Amino acid sequence: MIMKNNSLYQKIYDLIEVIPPGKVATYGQVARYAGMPRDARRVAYALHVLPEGKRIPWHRVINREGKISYAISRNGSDNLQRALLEEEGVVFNPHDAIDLQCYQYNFE
DNA sequence: CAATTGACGCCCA
DNA sequence: TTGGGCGCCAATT
Repeated sequence: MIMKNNSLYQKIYDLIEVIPPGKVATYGQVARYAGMPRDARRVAYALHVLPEGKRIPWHRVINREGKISYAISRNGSDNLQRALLEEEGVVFNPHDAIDLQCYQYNFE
């Protein structure tokens, strides 16, 4: 059984796991608290290769614009992300963005 | 081994 | 106030 040492990503998963419903965090923010500032792309990749067994609130991670990061490789799961957020009470602006001032979670 | 990619973010014109 | 361009760096080609 392949057990790759993804301790770096484990920290990312751990942080995302504590984001409460109705709150969100940005990729850069998670990266910063994971000990890898300026490396938001690692957070993105960590979610890209996220094992399905790991049930973490991945949908509560968005980009700095307060929007969903759309990507072709996601094959429509980005649409699901928006639905999940709206289900938690997150409201999207006419510009398809949310107000980070209100919804951004502070890890402390 | 070198080049490209990417669920991103910041800087500057 | 916006938009275009560059940097970050593991993983993939």
